[in-house]
Amino acid sequence: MKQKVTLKQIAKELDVSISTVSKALKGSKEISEDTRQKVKAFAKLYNYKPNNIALSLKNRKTKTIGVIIPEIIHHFFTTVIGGIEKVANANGYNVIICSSNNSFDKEVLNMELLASGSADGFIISVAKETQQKDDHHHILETMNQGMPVVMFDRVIDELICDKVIIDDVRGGQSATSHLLLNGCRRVALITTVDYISVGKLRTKGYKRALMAYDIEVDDDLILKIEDVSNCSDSIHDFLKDKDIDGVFAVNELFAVTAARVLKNQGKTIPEDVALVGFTDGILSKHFIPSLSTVSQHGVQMGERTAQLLIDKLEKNEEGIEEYKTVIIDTSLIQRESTQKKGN
Amino acid sequence: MKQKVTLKQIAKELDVSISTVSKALKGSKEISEDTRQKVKAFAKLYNYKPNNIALSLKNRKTKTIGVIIPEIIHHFFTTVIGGIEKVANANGYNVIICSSNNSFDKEVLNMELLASGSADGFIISVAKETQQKDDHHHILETMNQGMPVVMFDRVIDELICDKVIIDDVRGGQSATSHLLLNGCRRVALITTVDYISVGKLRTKGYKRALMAYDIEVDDDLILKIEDVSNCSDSIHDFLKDKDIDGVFAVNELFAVTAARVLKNQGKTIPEDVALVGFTDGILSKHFIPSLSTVSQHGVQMGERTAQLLIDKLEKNEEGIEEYKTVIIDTSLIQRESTQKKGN
DNA sequence: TTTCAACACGCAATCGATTTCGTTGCGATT
DNA sequence: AATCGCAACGAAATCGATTGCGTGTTGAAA
Repeated sequence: MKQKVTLKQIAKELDVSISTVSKALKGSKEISEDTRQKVKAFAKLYNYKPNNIALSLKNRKTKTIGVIIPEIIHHFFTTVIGGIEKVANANGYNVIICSSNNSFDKEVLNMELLASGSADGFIISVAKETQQKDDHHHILETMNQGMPVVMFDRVIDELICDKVIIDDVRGGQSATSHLLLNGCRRVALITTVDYISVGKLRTKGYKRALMAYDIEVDDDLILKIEDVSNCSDSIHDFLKDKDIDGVFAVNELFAVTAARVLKNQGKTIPEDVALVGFTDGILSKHFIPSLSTVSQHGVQMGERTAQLLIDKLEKNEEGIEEYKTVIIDTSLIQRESTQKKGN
Repeated sequence: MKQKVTLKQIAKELDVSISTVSKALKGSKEISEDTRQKVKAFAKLYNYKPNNIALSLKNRKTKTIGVIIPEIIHHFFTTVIGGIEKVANANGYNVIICSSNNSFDKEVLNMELLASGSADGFIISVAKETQQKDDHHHILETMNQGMPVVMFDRVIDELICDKVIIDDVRGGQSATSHLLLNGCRRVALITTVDYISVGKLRTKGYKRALMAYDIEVDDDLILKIEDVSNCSDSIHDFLKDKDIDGVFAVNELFAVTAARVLKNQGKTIPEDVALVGFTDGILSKHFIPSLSTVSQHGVQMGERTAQLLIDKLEKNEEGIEEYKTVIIDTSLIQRESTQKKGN
């Protein structure tokens, strides 16, 4: 078991100084061609790799990006991560991913951990609990220490920093409009409680779409789900005996659960009830019938997010402190769940 | 923007030495009660946090675990990560996740990166390409440098290290037996090409189950899919006009794709054809009909894996070099896809 | 022979924190 | 008065790598 080889050891073996070794490896012309070759050969032989920790300490930068997301078991977030990694790696950064598990405390812990030397900047989508408590001192503190932060998807309006979001209102509106356009007139909405920002916004879009069609919003057709873990019961009770011809669900889980409930009630999709979801994940794609949905373009979102952060990290001087909010276009993906046969 | 405060700055402000500050903060009784209080108060005020990088350099350990997985957009791996994080955090470790995107080169890069100071040990499930090339010098080198490595799921037999796997053969066997037990006699298998270890093993289990029932293996009923991205066509061609009453698919994607193809062919599940998948992900759970499947208990797998690694990391001396292979039980989850109505 | 570049290399500071081993100063003991 | 012991603190090495600057050696020019 040969331990990691350091400059010091190479120096001793070759009977030169540490500085000479370092310079030789970097190809400095300060060192004679002869010595340079010798050192390089030796380093190759022993598979020398500079110690990242030491480099980070010296350079005061780690070349890594910290990513904190609410849950890693979530297709949308993983696609975003894909985009982040793509851009990060292309720019010589690597990525540390931490999940907060939707816990406020763990989010704070993760930030402190990464902030104390492990990352140069942050990409974060806040935990459910954080949105609920509306407490974001930890993010503010991190920013005050001079670390750039970019938020995505679940952002906090009060914080002044770069953000990448989708236009959830328009997404919700276009989903609902799509149903209306397909002839639906009694469209139910299955959404989250209001403190989840994206749920609230998509709900807003739903209402706008109805208004644009001069249809009055009927609160009896709106279900706000508190406890996601047994949303099935809520949806079952909600849809029971309800006279509807369309459903807009603000996420995949609600959508497929609604589909199942409808089927149990003897309704067929899309003939009796058309259905639109949100987030273009594997569920929507593979479900039978496949689900029309609003795509958030997660990969693109990740790419833009990472690029914003890297721009901030690499702008040499404090420059102009300007913060952007990038809005990623959503697009409606039409699939079987809104496609009446013969259409 | 107050920059991060260091020991040095505190020392200067309080007009004491760096060592005094350090000792005071650690509550050393070498320092007078008076000074201790002063330093602590000051540190609290300025929100001092020791720099992790410096600590890592000094202690020659980072207290972080590097995890390398083939793809992060994969429900099974994310559940494993959940288990890893749980155990790691409970033991004061944090977790860095890198995805190799099933690329051999990226896997090597990631390892080198993390090995050069960023992590104390590794948890890895190798990329598809790595299995195909059967090249694992990078893992061997890392181990030779004294870094503990634990492999899970997609392991490499030749490497001597801790491993956590499931018994894929038995999993495949029990899935197939379940179909046979439910009366199926012509069971098709949809699997991967042979160099994917888990596919090969599950295939073996399939054959064993048939043999136990004295049914001859019919190669016409076995489909080995090379190109996952358009498995739909392959499966379509494969199932066309085939006289079968059961299908065992070695992963979720193959299972739902088969379900769709069967439906297009006018067959119903489970009445005409029963279906069993592998991996208990969201697809299996939410599909209609919900899919019977073999659960790999990803969380538990992650927990065991992390525990093995931490044990290796914390055993003080080189001790006994012994390596375990832990086999996680699989369990068959029965759902609608094998449950004939009225059963 | 003297002088002066140029060359090739080493010293030492630095990043931030820890820790061992001194080194003060002061009261107490003999 | 000399010595001892203890309390309280500082200097410096250390982890691994980088880099500006100083220095010794050499050859060649004057």
